[in-house]
Amino acid sequence: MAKQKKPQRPKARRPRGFEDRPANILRAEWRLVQSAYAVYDSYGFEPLQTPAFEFADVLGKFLPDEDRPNTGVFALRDDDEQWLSLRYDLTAPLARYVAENFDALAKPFRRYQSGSVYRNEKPGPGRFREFVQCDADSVGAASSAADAEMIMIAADVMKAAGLTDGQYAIRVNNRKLLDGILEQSGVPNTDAGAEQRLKVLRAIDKLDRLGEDGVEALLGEGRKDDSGDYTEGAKLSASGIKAVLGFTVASDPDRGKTIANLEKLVGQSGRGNEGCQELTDIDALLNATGFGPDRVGFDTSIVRGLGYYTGPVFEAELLADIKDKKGRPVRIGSIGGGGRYDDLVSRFRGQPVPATGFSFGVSRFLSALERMDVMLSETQAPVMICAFDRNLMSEYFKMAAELRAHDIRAEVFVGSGNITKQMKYADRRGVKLAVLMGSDEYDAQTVTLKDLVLGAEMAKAISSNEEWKSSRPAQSTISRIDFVSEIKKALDA
RNA sequence: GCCGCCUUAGCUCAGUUGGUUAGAGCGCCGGUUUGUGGAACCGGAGGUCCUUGGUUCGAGACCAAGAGGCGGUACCA
Repeated sequence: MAKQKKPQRPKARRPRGFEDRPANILRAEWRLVQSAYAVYDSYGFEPLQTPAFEFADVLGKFLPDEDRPNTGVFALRDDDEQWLSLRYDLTAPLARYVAENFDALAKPFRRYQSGSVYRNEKPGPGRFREFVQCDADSVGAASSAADAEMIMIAADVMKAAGLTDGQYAIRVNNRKLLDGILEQSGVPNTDAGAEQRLKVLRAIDKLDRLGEDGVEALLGEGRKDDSGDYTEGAKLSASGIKAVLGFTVASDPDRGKTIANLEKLVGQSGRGNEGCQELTDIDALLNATGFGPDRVGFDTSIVRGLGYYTGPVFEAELLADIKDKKGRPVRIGSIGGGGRYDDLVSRFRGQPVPATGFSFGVSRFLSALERMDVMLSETQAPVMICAFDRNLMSEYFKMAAELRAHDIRAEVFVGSGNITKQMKYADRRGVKLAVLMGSDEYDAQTVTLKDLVLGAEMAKAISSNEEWKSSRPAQSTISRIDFVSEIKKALDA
């Protein structure tokens, strides 16, 4: 007899960095996004949705090619040989949209958007290759008022998510300040110094993880980490390193004092003074609208790793209730941020188009909220109408429709199996109320209502199966006519 | 990309010096119970021991390469 070959079945599996998100996660995410939308809406922003794919050259200056086909972005060739890429954020597509529809849009154009973005990078804990971002941006406004507004929005989104003041902080800095400091340390504020400036930014971005010593090494010659990997440094002079490190600790809980400190540090640098002036303007608007230092602070140690920011930058950080040794709230970490990016839209057009925005990662924000035990209300499982007697299916569907008409989730059991199976199903679904109507009840125009939550509670006192079966805990008979109001009563109880 | 650790049932894991038919707990399915969830008891299904090659009379175990997973680090326009 020939060897029986096993059928070649595909293995049910999922690429790494791409997540399935079940009901409880999705519902929480929807609520979070809806809360953010409500804030964006209240400030007068309008929704926009753009596609997942864009032309590769629209997304950035790096074209996927034979040498570097897929670094960072997912890309494929369309049937006309043009490169398409999945968007890696929502900002670049916005820049494209504004540039494409420039003349038709009233400026400043202010929109909000959320959706999946894709990064072809190594995933890690809390890092995925597909994740949902939720953004608001303002395009065409050069004034610091637009930046101040984005900062207020960020703070209000924190509040709308259920956080109380003190559980979060928006930390604001300005790229122009660092440009000024570096200028004075011999790093020219031109393209020639761009690479060095980026290295400095990335070094500062690692302050909380590597500490001052590690960052000092990265600002200078370079640093070898524990696994033996070497990272080349920014090669600043000793005085440059000192100036940069001094800058990162120049902030004070008082915003006004921070500005005073910074004015001394930037000295004669024109760029630096511009930065100070912008912070002063932002401070004035925050003060006028009551955004105190408990919600928004100036913090020179945050820079954001991205290269495209040109002015004010900020991060939204969650603070756990636990205090550290110095009595300050412990940082859980950055869950979002934003800033001014004046060159992103002008890339497509000859003229300058200033822009500023705010963005947060939905799932990262959500898991941070969970760690902080911010209660996210749960959706009630549906009322379960058991298919006791298959001849009564139309009556069951009628009852379910009556409940739905009163905004009560209801489900008729459409699977197979006897009542035992149906009760097990209801139990597993977390159903609170089960409706039982067999021919006995139907003839009497009554309904048997069972409270499964209460029943489970009562079951703890019952050990023998006979007693369990005969007692039929937490069950009541109600009239068919009062069915909806009785269920409403039972659900509210 | 670089460094380290790991891979046996759906999950968590055991598996002796290399020796017959690879086990446990939990979970799942069925029954006791087709008008009732839990508990209890009884029964059942479920395995390419990650893959390929090598050593050996004999490999889940030893060796090599590869794949996948996890963690660190770098990159992230």
